[in-house]
Amino acid sequence: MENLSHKQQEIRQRESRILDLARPMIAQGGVAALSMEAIAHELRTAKGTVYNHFRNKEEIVLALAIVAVERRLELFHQAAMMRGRPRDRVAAIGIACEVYVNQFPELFRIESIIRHDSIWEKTSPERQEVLRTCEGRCMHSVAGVVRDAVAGGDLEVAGAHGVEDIVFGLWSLVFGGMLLELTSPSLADVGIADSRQAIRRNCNALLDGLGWQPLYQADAYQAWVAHVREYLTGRISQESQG
Amino acid sequence: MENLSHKQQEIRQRESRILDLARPMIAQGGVAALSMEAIAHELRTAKGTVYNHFRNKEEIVLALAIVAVERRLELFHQAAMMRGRPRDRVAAIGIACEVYVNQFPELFRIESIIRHDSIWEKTSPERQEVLRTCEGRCMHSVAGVVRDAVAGGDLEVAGAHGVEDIVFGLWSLVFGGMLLELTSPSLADVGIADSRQAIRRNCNALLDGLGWQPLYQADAYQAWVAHVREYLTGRISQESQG
DNA sequence: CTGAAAATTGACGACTTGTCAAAAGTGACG
DNA sequence: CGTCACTTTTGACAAGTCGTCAATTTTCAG
Repeated sequence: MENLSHKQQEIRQRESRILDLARPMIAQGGVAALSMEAIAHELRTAKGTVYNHFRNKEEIVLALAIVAVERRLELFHQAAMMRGRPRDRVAAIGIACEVYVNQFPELFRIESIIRHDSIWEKTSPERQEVLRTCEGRCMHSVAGVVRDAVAGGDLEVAGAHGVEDIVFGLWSLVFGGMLLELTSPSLADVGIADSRQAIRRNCNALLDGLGWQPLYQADAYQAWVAHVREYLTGRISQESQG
Repeated sequence: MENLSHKQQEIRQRESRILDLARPMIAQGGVAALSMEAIAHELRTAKGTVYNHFRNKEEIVLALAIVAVERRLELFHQAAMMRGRPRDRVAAIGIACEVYVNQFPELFRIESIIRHDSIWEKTSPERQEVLRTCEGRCMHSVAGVVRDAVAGGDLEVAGAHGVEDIVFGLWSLVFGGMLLELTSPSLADVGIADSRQAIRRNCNALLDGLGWQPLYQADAYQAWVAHVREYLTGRISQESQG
């Protein structure tokens, strides 16, 4: 019969079910709220079985982080492949970040948890490697657009400010900004009403400062943002249905 | 006698001793490595006594975060008060960030821990308020310099891009960049050799993009950085001696 | 049907955090 | 000096967690 297949399948399914169970737990209260016992209980299985899939609590977090970066990567790719001048395409990736955080806030949170403290150290090198390459591909995606800009003459990489530094700058700005938005209790008190808009504006200022042509143009940018956002969210809902 | 004073003093001293003991623990392995029992043991005291000072593990983290932001604020103030054009003074604050992270890496780490997950929620509103105002003062410090720039005609705050948004941008860029430097395992793999330099360059690009006069000028900037760094580190070593 | 290999189980050890009644210490006042 | 209210300290305790592992059950090829 399909007994072999049956058992194997059950095991494989369990793996993703564990992840599905873990996700909201972490989203709610961080790693501390992720309870192996609770997972085992909800799975109607013994604790040992869960440990059979993941050596660690931390390993689960890492596995989820990988899911997160995969999702992010998908969106990045779609954004980077849109038709337009390079500057439009970086902008699109920025919007992809926004869409990502809107659509999967828990995953964004998990991404920032995995970076932290002691969690990373307790995970297996193999899985670490997976995340690393996934992250690398994300940056590569952005770097490609930057290189296109250079190739097309829209941008000059001056002196020691290389392509990677620019990617790093955008990454810092967007990641930092969104992290602050997520975790800073005092943002509103300080006068940042719409942090997303602020991030977008600052990204444009950064690109302008680098001399990336064509420089920021409010109207065109607004229209483009709307277009990209619709395109990307459309794609998402399509996929989650399929 | 001074018996009353004696007891009171002992208690107050214990409070800071607890913090001193907690600091390296957290630095080493995050909140998980912070053990109330270990602290009590090292203090040669019962657990209950420690709980007499801090309701929570988390409360200790928050207390340390406040220390952290206070240190940061000191440096910001000194940097912001340096003599020079506003653009030089923002740059100085950027350097202050670097000095801060170099000098107190554990505190920077703690700052980013307190933001996280469930920790914040478990702390008392009173202490939360303290941190919030402290953070607010930091931003105020930067905002002051930006306003000076506007007042002096070096910078125009165009349209909806207000003073606060600029502060937020710099904050994102520096905070995000340093967090990535601290926690991203793949930075070197991706071609970011000197992340600090990258951050500085990106900050300058951002300011240039905002049209903040005088625009970036490599030589002058380098010299200024060296000067500020020396000034601030001198101040620090002075204080820790006194 | 059989028997080796794989998966599952759950009691267990070791360790936490946070509580709380009881014990010890403190100091003002007669 | 004695007493007595008040504060501080104590450490056993309840409740909970993680991760292990010998024993048990399940699987499945031959």
